[in-house]
Amino acid sequence: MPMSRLHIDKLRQAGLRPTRQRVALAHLLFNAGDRHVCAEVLHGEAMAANVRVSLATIYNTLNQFTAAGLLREVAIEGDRSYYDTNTSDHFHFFQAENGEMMDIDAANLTITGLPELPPGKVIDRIDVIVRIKDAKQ
Amino acid sequence: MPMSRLHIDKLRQAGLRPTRQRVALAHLLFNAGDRHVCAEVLHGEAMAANVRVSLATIYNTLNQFTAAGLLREVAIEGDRSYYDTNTSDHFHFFQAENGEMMDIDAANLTITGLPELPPGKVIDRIDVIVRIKDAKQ
DNA sequence: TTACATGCAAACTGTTTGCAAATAT
DNA sequence: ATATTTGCAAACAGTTTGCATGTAA
Repeated sequence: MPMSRLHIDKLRQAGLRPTRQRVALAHLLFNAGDRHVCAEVLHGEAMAANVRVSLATIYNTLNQFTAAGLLREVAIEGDRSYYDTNTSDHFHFFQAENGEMMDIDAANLTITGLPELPPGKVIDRIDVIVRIKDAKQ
Repeated sequence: MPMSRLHIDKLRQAGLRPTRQRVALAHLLFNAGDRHVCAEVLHGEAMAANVRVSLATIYNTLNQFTAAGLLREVAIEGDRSYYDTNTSDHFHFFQAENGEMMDIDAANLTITGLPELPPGKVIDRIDVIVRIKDAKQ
């Protein structure tokens, strides 16, 4: 199973033991293109895939993956945390109505006119969220 | 007391009854320049100012002010919600280390290269968070 | 065999809500 | 007088944690 091999290596390189649960979650997360998931949804997918994982482990895993740079937390107001499987430089479209999020490739997007940073500070990263809504109204 | 008069009018125009608590909170929020507050902090300030307000009222008031357009919720990952007293078009610097937030005037800032929106959608607003950190390391 | 990960349930934190008492109009 | 708002405490949702059990190295 070459797919699992890939994920096992990915976890090892991140300094995480490739346990059954982590490998299964990595499979769910990283085998379906770029995704934006929250704990509850990932847990649901695990159940649907007959992967026995507790919700606590889902939370722990999302945090560990994020700390290891495998996931990126997305700053969205609201009650639950979202994680992005795309950790490269990019921005987001966000529809408040249904909570849907879509990637925007950062390649062509440029921001100009930023004021000077406070002394001794550098840019860590820039988050851009383009909130969209229905044209009518 | 002309200050209170201003806030009372502001609340009335927003369709909110100028109760003792709301006027006092408006005073705290809108008399000190642009601010970024969370419920707990505002409650602390109210206590310090000898304004008797329950935490539940703080939450209700922040939500009502936001719904009325007097405040704007700031999307930041993390456990608590932040509200910005500056509701005009602008962006933010954010220091993850200490949670400090600073306004960036949107006047000179331009974003180019946005891809096409999904059909039937328009831009609601664009949130930009420039995350900064210490230069060293 | 030893350190680390998991599951469960309980704890925790921020936020919301139901209802009686207080207040604005 | 009437509808709205407040405070309190209880309820709630998402998330974290302690500890016994299981598992990777």
